[in-house]
Amino acid sequence: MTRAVKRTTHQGIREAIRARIISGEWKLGERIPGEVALAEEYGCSRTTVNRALQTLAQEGMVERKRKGGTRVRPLPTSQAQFRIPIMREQVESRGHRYSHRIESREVRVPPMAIRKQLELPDNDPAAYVESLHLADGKPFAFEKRWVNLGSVPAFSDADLSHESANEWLVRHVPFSRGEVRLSASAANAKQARLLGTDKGAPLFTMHRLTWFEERTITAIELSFAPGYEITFGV
Amino acid sequence: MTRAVKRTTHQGIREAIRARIISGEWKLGERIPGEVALAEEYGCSRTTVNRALQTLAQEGMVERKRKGGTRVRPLPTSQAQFRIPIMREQVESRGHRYSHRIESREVRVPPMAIRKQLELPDNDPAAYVESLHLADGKPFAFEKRWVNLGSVPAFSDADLSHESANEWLVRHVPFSRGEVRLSASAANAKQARLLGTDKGAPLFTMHRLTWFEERTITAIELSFAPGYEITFGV
DNA sequence: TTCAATATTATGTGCATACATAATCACAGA
DNA sequence: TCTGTGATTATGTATGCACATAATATTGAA
Repeated sequence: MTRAVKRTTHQGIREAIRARIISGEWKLGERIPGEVALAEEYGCSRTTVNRALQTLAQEGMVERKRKGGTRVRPLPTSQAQFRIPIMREQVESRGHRYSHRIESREVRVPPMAIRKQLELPDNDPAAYVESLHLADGKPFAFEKRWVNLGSVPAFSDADLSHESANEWLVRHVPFSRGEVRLSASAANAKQARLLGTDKGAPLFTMHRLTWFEERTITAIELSFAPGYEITFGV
Repeated sequence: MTRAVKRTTHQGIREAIRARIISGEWKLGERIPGEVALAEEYGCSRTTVNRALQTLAQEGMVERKRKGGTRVRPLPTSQAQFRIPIMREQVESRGHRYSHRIESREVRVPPMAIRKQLELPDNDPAAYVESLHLADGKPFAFEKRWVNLGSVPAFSDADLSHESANEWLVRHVPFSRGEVRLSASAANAKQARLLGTDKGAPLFTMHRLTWFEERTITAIELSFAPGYEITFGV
């Protein structure tokens, strides 16, 4: 898999500079040559070097300050990007057939912790949906979801027979930001039964909370069947 | 906190377009106007619109194809960025004192799975280190690490009394890329004992494999004490 | 009708240029 | 010595332009 990037493209220069940083040519925290110098060295315009360096800064590999110049980040904060998994995409990309099943659906006052997360006035009810995501008919993930009806009143009448709650919400309330928490938890009786495992089995769990503008939309707890992993490159 | 971004900067246009997507003006999967049209609408050059759209594409908000145009992502695959946690940073940023303890250290032939990951010739030994990361003296994470001595022979003589294996490696072998796997696993007897929990307790686990150029460097398994979470915004 | 060559189109990229802005430095004046 | 004002420097950003490239549409020949 040879990388055939030309030397004077912003990508090529970005990788060249990255390599020089990795090779240790410039030490951690050290200032690297200015844009003009690099442009001259690589025989390209400053614009191109600028773009390369900006990208590296975005990735967290270097820090830039006006006048201060560009320097290698003190600690290699290698940050990773990964996509929030979408159930259907995830299942289908592995060549399985996706389906989902609503286990229960009701409107009631959520427990304290959820009220707080959703910033819900006391005694205000919210929609609660429990559902199971399946791959080729086999349980894949169990989802507990609370939807803030103050923000999304239409959810009460949503038809969830053909699309999941997530898909419905995505189509009706584009969300602007969210918060994700990843953890491990022990399966309770219900989770064990639905996911076909034993009580106490370690489950990979994802909590998600999403907002649209300044309003909370939905709080989700997803427990994945044993063996599930998130993988990504750095 | 008013946003005082001018309307003809690439940032301003990026946010304007983002707002229009979020507001639902263009539906999911729908094609949005071309660069030329947008440039005309906003009274700026195509270059500027191009940059705004490229950023949005990088963020995963839109998909772009040559000739195909730019369209809103069918499902908002909001990608998240998170930093690979550095133990010391993580512990200290929470106001605790970081320390670590080597539990065992030896050189031996690793099990099959590790040999395969490290692309190690059969019967080649590797360095094996078990260590415990502590926050204020309390166990925080248990680390099992294999180091490819073919790539990093100097590791044999590394002094790990003052810095962790990871810190030593980072200073001596800047790594270029890595792969991360997140999962949940049940604590075995040793993990339970060292992390002060029960056998079978669900542990948040991170596997990491790093390369420098085309050589594998180290394979790590980190098991976090119960209650550990990774959190990040989207 | 079918398939391959060609034209069209929207985005991708590099460059020269001009000006903006932030940080720093040197020097003059109090 | 202290201070502020302007010069210098390095990065930030917008623009017009030319050309590259990929995907699609069209055309023409077999």
